[in-house]
Amino acid sequence: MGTSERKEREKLEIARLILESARTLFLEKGIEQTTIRNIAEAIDYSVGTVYVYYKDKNAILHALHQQGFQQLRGQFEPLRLVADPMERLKAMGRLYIQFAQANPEMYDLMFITRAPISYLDHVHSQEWQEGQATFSILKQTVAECIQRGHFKRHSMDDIDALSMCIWAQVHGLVSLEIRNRTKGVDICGPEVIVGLAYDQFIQMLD
Amino acid sequence: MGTSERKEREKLEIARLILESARTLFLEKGIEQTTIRNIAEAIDYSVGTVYVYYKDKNAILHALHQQGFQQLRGQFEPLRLVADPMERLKAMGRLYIQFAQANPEMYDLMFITRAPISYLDHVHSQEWQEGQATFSILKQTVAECIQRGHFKRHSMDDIDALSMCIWAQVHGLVSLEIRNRTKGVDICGPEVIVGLAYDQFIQMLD
DNA sequence: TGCATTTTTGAACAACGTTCATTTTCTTTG
DNA sequence: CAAAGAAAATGAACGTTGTTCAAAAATGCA
Repeated sequence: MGTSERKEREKLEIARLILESARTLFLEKGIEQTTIRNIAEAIDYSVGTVYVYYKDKNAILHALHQQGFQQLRGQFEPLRLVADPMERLKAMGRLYIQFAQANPEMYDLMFITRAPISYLDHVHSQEWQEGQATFSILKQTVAECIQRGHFKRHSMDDIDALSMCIWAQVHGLVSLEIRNRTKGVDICGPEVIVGLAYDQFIQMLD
Repeated sequence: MGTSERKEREKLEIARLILESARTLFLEKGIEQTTIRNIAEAIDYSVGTVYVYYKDKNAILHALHQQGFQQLRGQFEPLRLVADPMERLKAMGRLYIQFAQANPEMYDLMFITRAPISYLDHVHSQEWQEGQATFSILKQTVAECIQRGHFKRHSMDDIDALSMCIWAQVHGLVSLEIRNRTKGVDICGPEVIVGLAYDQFIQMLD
């Protein structure tokens, strides 16, 4: 009799439900304003049940954070079609910025908020696998660029640092905007200055 | 009789005391772990008294955040001696990174944490005066660089965007490190990759 | 049906930021 | 100096938060 398998499925379903409602609440009210009680109420379960399926709030935020990386990888998918690595690199930066501006709360959770990382620290299992995987996509593209003669002033040994530099550039732009540090800077309205600044960066890359 | 002036002085003194102990606690235990009760206990006053001198916790964090900018401006002081604007720009970036690495909690408060900015929003008085002032120092240096023939591919109209780009670069580097997103990236140990990445950026600037 | 196991529950706990009626302290006045 | 008035300090209390856990309800199996 497959009752144990059905139970397994039901457990996964509830875990999924918790995550889904957490995601909804958190996108509409922000991460800080989303409480375990809210989540429980939204799925018509008690607070205690949530703790059966997730160790604590950080665990929920970490699961959401993982979903975010899945989403970002999806966004990067079309880049496979771009043959020229330099063009691919530029487009990657643009997609990264677009993702952050379209999903600011999710971006915040992935790259700014401490919670999902402290979850990893406490469980000390993996070492932010998601971040490393995404970063290695960038690194590979940078490597291709160098191979094809770009970045003439940089050598193959610089791939790590150079990739870090590029990642930091786009992260810097979007994170300053997300955390409201571009208030008096962008006269042109929000999220425009970020695009313009990225254009300047692209000009430097060539 | 000058008793009212003395009272004024005493009030300022208590406000200073609150800030000082807040700063201490917050540097040794982090921003989240510093509570109003801790602060009150440290200065041998009751919780209520703290609220007489500061509207709420965000107000305290904003005051600390202002102190941070004062400190950063102090760090930038020696730059006056650097005549060549390009050299000054490079040194400014290095000092910025050094400041962030030497005072990560303070940097976090100044450029990442939401609290001090939401205080400004609520009081709707000033528009992050501190940030704008520091940014305009950067902008002026960039303008000088262009005047002296650097950044040949960029025009005088690009000053805002180009300055934003440079600020975002260094902010991106240090904020990724502060919020622990460089775990699996920097094999060379923490805070080294940031310096190396900045070197790469400098090479692009020339 | 009856027993054992699993799942769910929600009251209770500690800690947080915040408020405000009350008390204490200080200043001024008669 | 004493009394009245003003200013400052207090800390119990409130509403929320994340989290726990003994008890209750639901389920599976003989």
